Amino acid sequence: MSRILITSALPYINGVKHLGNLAGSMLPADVYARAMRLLGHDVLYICATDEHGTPAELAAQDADVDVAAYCDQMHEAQKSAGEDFKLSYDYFGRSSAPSNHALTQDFAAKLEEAGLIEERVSKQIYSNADQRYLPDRYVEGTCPNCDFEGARGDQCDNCGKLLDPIDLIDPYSAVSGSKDVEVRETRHLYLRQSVMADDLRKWVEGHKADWPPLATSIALKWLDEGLRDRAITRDLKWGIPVLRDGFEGKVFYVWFDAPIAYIAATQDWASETGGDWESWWRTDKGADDVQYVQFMGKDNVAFHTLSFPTTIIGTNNQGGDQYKLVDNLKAFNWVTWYGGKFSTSQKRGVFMDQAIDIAPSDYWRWHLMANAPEGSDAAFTWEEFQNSVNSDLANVLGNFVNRITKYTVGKFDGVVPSGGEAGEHEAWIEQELSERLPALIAHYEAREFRKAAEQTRAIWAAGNEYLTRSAPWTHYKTDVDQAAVGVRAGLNLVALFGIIAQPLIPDVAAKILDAVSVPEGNRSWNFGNAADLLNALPHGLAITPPELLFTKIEDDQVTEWTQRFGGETA
RNA sequence: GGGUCUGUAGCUCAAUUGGUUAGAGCCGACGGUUCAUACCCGUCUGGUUGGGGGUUCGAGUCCCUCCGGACCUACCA
Repeated sequence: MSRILITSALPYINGVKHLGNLAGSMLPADVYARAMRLLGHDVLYICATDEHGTPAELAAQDADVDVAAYCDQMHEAQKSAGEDFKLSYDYFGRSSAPSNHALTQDFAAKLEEAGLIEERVSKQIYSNADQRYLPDRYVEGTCPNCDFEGARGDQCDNCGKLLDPIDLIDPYSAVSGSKDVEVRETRHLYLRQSVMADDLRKWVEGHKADWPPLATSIALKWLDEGLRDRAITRDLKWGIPVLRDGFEGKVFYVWFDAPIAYIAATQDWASETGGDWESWWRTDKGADDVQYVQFMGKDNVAFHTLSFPTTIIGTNNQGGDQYKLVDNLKAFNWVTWYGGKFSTSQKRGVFMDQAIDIAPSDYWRWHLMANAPEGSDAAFTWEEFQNSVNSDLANVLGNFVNRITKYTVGKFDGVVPSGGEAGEHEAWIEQELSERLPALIAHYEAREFRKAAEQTRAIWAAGNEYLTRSAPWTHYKTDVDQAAVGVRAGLNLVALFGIIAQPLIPDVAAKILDAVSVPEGNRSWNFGNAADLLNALPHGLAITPPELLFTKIEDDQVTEWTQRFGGETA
């Protein structure tokens, strides 16, 4: 048994997340957590809402509520959306929690002692109308390079040139449109990542073999270009206050405090449950044997491989508190939406709350993981979704469970029959299982979710092939014992199929396991030899065919959804 | 502009990291079965691996170039 700490990238607070966010971090982390628990590991899965930064303040302003109240609301909404999708967090915290304030300030103090923080003055656009400093992308104006009038402060969309907002001609606020803006000097703290570059490179290069290329290549590219120091404070009201003379009214940058919230949320988990957070995070307090796995989208990689590790390594180098660095990092590409991107701000695509109104969470979980954006971006289409549900879930799994349980009721009094002896057909399925089950486990351990889903489906399909081979309905006419062997094996396959389905489709898996009365304690992944798996249910055990497991998605539903959501493609 | 990734069957994706004849699922065609939500099982069709050039005994894989897509490019997160 291992101890496995799992975090998924923190969902940002500015709205319920779309399917792309779900598929790229929270859901795979959950599936992994469930699989590892089934394998008997001690798992702690931590997530939280990421609540600071300019977009949160602006979203609150749009909603015409106080930012703290807005975050309260949205935190509850996201927590509830997570519950709807059966995300099995051990704790779902908040980056705005008091624990994170204290811990972030503590890290900052230690980095200061380590000489890794310094003050610098920079020029920033201030909007008098909005009464706020404007991040680069919230300033627009005329491009000094090509005279394009709608250039953003960071980059001109017309000529592609990287810009500094103070160079824009006739700058205006993208928030209010006001031209009443001015350049002000403002003082900020910088994290001296540059002095950590060698440590970081050594660490990243040590993970070339076990991290996805997506992760190491992004990190090394930044290092190759020369890691620059990064401002870790902002001129905002909402956030974690910087405890320093002259920094009144300033807060830490959201990307500085958000990853620290992984730890702070674990502290909150500990205070709620009586757990010991230090044994998970502090290598000087027993966390040495913990395997820490992070899940994130590709846009998050730099922060998780460079900035946050700078915080951790810099703090550890002080020789005091020792914190864990990530061991395994799983980065995902995007789920794309009819050729474009999902977008929270532009409300394009399908969002978690809408998705759950359309179809049960298991349908989404299955489809998104069977088509996870692992190797490259993955296209979402309604037709593929329909296909996944109808073909994989309803026809292959649902029909299997239904056909054998109904037959048992019809011909064997609804109980697991005795009689007969295993023969060549049973030997065939045993061979299949003895190859496929270890492969399935290996895919989960390697966090290869497409392959895990594919193998799961292949095992279900093998069950259908087994029934075709053993054909108990044919033997029943001449040799009831022979038929009993097939029915018994079939019912045990039902139980097994439910057991292996649990990480991906927990709700239906539970229904299946209830139908064949598998006790809660017998649902973990201790697969013995395949012959025993086919004879695990007690003879005489009463089984109950489940209610319809999956409702097929009809063509007219696909048409309706395409019209309802597809119109926003643009 | 720079960097990284990517382009394989009608669709969604594989291919033990340079090694036999490029494989699965879906879709389609045909056959079988009748326990089942008309589902399942089997067979078959389908490819100049984006274009062009190169290295090599051998290239989907490595190099060059062109074309398309995505992401990052440090104050959006």
